[in-house]
Amino acid sequence: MMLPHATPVETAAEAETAVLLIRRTGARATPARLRVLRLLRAAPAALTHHQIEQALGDLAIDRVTLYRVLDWLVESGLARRTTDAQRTFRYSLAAGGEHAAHTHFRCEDCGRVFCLDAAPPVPPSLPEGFCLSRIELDLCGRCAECTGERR
Amino acid sequence: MMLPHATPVETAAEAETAVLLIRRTGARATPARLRVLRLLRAAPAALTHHQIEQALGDLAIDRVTLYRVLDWLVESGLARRTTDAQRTFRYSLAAGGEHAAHTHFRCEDCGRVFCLDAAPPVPPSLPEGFCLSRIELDLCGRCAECTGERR
DNA sequence: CGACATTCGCAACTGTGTAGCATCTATGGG
DNA sequence: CCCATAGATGCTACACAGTTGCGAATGTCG
Ligand SMILES: [Mn+2]
Ligand SMILES: [Mn+2]
Ligand SMILES: [Zn+2]
Ligand SMILES: [Zn+2]
Repeated sequence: MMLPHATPVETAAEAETAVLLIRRTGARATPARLRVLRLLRAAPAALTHHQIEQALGDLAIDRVTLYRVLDWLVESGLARRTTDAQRTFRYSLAAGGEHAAHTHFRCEDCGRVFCLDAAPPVPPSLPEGFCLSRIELDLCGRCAECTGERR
Repeated sequence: MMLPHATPVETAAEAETAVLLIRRTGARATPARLRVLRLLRAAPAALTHHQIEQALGDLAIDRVTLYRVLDWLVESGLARRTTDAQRTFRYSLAAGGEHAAHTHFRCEDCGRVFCLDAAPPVPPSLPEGFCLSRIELDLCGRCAECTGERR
């Protein structure tokens, strides 16, 4: 045994976790799933299919396969899918709900999502028989950077 | 002069208003714009391009022309465009802001939009340099009718 | 009436997401 | 370690909302 510890411990552990997370659902830990899961874990905000393709670089995953991996991640509860203002899906880790305790702001210009200090919205009372499945405060505008650049 | 008043006064007045609304923007009051504007005025909720096409019936407006009419309505400030959960655009009258004083609930099943009693959300404080352009509380789920029907 | 910019209608195109199906592979049992 | 096989992958083709280009038609102003 000489240099088996050349790779950062962190990375190895993370990879292991990813494999376990996937296996736990009863599905196969395939390279495509592992790469996408790790990518989402490292992402600072929800990503589009296109952005993920870009991030994967040269060793691209097939377009359709990527869609299916993302679908699977959502169905298995590992990821969340939201619709952005440009009518495209954005994917993010469902995670431990760390981002459930505050609201978010999306820059219409650069597309980035920012965490705010504000608490999430409280559900209003609904008419009899109505059933709420999703509540989200949609805050759009321009971030400081983008406001500075253009105009 | 014999039967010039055969048509309901209301309709004539409305048509007149529509023409004026359009002319006021400096654009032409074409049949396509008038029909769509009147249709939106009569609509109980935001409509999709497809729904508007259907509603226009036999004397259809060209698909692309309809898109352009809708784009123009939005640009001229006469209509609003929102993105629904199925990632399609929905168009509604910008109107006198009657619906600005309360929140809305969208049924994921039938697509209808309901007016709630709850007040609209208050904008949270944003980081320095950030600029808010839109704030919307997104409430999705199932309406009473749809909850009853399917399970 | 014209003149003429605006608007329309058609055809072709883009971008995002799906479906079918043959091929490949991760994984558990021998 | 190898094999069988359910389950994933990668094509190709397709669906659908929305956009672009351009020649023809028309609303508006004089
Ligand atoms: Mn957050
Ligand atoms: Mn309302
Ligand atoms: Zn920005
Ligand atoms: Zn409903």
